[in-house]
Amino acid sequence: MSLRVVFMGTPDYGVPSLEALIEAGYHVVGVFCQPDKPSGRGKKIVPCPVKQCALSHGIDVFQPVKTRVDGVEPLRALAPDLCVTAAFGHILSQEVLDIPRMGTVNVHASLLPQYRGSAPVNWALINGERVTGVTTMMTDRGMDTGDILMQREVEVLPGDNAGMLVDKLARVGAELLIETIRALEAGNCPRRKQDEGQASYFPLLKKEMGVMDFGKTAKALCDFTRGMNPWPGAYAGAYKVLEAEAEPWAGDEAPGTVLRADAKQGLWVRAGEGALNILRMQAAGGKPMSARDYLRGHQMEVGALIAPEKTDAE
RNA sequence: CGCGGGGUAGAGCAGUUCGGUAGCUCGUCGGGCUCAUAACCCGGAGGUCGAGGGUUCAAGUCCCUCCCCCGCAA
Repeated sequence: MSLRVVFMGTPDYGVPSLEALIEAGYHVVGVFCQPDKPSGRGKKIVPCPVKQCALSHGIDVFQPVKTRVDGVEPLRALAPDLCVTAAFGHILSQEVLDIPRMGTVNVHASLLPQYRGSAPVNWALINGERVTGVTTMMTDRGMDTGDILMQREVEVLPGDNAGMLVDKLARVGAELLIETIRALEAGNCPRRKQDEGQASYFPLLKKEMGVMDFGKTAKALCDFTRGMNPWPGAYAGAYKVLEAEAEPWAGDEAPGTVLRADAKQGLWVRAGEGALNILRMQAAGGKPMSARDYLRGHQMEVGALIAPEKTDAE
């Protein structure tokens, strides 16, 4: 007899796990996600990806404002054997955690205990990690502090940005989730406490954190660009930098100086060490395009600063 | 009705205010120069100006309708 499972998640990251549960034959008796909010151009209300997925499978959707308050009764009524969370965005109370007989399993996109927090993939990229991964863990009341069940490493490819890596980790996480649940059912799932000495926590990203600091090395700026895309984006003044490479450069220009800006050579900007070769970018109001395409139709002065003045943040 | 920018040659843009020969940078094709080149010189091809309707002697440009794209915001 298949387990009664309640899935909790909101963005794209959770969808593969939800689909995997359904495909594996578990009885997904309900899906929790955050309330719909007006979003997109024109303030339309668009259901979050997890909700869309749930509805397309005919699963009941619950959208409590605070799960630990108005989510308790609906959850209890579903009488789940197991809860699964993946980027749900709500902190669960002990009362909620006590409802499912087998507990609550979280699919986290990092190799815990490193990169606890809401934006593990972004931070792993920003910090230049070459390997990251996913972890299934027993959710407890802390922020990603529960016991580790299973982990799987994923190599970070040089071309990965946060969006691509999240997709990849979501798929790996979905596989690992099923493996984990099977082991839990069989009673032979590994389980170990997190080593607090090795733990690290990184905060949620905010829009204003996307401002590029050209005093950093070209490599760091390159990693930053990867980690901040597609959201919140890495900004150099009026330009959003989508993709860049680090290049060697010897010269005494000030960080942020435009070194090259033409359709043949591309757009190079002085970094604290080396130069940042901006490959893809997007001007305000414009479409994303390669820097070379942009320069065919726009003038940029070599020798000037790419971000001449602080864009009035906020 | 949340605010705003945009659709013109294969790519990126100007031209629209004030209607009157379709322009720039790059690519592409041909030729030349060069030890050589992503360099330079000469020449050519390539555009239903997002769609439809209207005004006009004349519409990329003015009026109306529609489609699509993007930034902010979330």
